[in-house]
Amino acid sequence: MATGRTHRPATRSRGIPEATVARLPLYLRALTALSERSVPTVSSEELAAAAGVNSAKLRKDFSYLGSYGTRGVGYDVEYLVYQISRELGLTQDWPVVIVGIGNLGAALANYGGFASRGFRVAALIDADPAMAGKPVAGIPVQHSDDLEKIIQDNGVSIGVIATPAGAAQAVCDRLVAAGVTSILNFAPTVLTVPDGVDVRKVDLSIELQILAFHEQRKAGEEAHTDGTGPAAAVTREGADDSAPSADKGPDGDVPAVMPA
Amino acid sequence: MATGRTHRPATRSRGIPEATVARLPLYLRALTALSERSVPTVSSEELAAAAGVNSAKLRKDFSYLGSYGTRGVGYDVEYLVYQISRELGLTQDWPVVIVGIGNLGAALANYGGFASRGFRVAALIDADPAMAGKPVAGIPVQHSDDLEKIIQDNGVSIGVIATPAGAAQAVCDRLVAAGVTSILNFAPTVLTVPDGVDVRKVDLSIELQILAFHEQRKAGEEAHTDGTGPAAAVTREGADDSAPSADKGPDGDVPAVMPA
DNA sequence: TTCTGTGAAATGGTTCACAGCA
DNA sequence: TGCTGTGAACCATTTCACAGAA
Repeated sequence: MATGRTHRPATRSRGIPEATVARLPLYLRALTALSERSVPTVSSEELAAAAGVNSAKLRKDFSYLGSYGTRGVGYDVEYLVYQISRELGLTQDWPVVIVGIGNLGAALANYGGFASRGFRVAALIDADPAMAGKPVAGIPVQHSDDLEKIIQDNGVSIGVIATPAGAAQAVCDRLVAAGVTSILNFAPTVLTVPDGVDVRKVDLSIELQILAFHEQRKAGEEAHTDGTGPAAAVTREGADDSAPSADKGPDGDVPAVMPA
Repeated sequence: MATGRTHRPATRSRGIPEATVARLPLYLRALTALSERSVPTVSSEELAAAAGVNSAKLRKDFSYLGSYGTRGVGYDVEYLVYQISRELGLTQDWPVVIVGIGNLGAALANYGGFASRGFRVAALIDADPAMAGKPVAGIPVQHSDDLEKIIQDNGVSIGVIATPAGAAQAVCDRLVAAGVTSILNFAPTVLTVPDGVDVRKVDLSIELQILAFHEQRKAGEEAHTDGTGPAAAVTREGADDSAPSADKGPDGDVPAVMPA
């Protein structure tokens, strides 16, 4: 399919670059910390340091949102918190469901970061009948038979998948059919979704493998380095990838085996 | 770009693009699944579909590793599994420590994906004395007083931080001082590390906020889509984003607020 | 003066399209 | 003939450097 999509630049809209969107939560967190300390204003330099980026990038990012700063002074913390929150859609409340209440699902349910910013765990869902009714993080687990009803009753549009890999696609399909249009996937599988549905994945094993790559390189490098500092340090902390994607995926299970 | 002749062949294979490195684990997973099904060869088209990318990207990615394919045929699955594993440094065993054995740390310790691919949980560390000695995922938790000794005794170079945000930087500092050079950070904090230390972060709350941004945009968009027709949805495939939105005048203020 | 906002250049990454080998 | 490997075009993001507001 898709033998070359019709490339249409379309409207010159106020499209905020994806890379910028990915950093807004970082700025927001730093700003919230400042706000709690009652700091009234910050410079791009200070805020950038707190968020772990450089100041040019931060200013460029903010320029996509508008002109919220004051030259010679900096940014008003409270005002910026509000503007970024609004831009990210956090001024409204997002009910989310977590599917798969194993170790990870329970950890997610207990994670304070969810509730702290516009997100509310509307329901916990698991396929195990023995789990039904048991409270996790104060919320009773519901059986997956009722998934569709739960989604609709709560007006849920964001779903978190924390099931084993083998169950993820089926859960995903049901979530989407029930109206969910954004999915955060923790299962190590490529999910296939229809157009208009957004998927982001978090994959522990992939992150570790990327670290291993760099680690191995370091080990090979330390042969000709004197004491005056490593030649090519890869210190990156703000950078990020995580490209949501979805395509075909005949893949179903990933029992993973060690290649020897 | 007209003047762009800064093309630096530089150090040949030393320069695998970061974006490519980030996709290698994806290919590896797809290949492993094929290998288990005893599939002998794959085309770039098939493998790309299984990994959720397009074939041109995959071929380009592989071209950075070398010429491992056969024209007119495809790639030998086993051979490619080995080559990618080697490139990622997975032919050796990486002992990792997990610091902070709360809900999340326990989930990580139990996560099969760790052990399955060259990684071995060498130790679990927590600051709570009450945890010491208690087995999690079959591994006894050790007290953080012994952190340095544990790192050194096990030759650990990769550390996972799953502590509360407030403790993360201190833990990070101790890990680095003890010799850890790669860190996977689950705490919602920006970590500061010296040159030569690699940090990757996984932040649930940030991922959700990015989803919320797109979700909000979808909500504002739905006007003529009623479920039929290939209307210009917010479909994303890799990094394609071009959703129209309200524009703003030059140097003007931002559009109105949308209270909900 | 200080610090934001932003064109323009540089860099990095993706897609195209096709030469060339099995 | 079929599919890989890859220069070159294209697009996105980052960085530079400085004009201009407070």
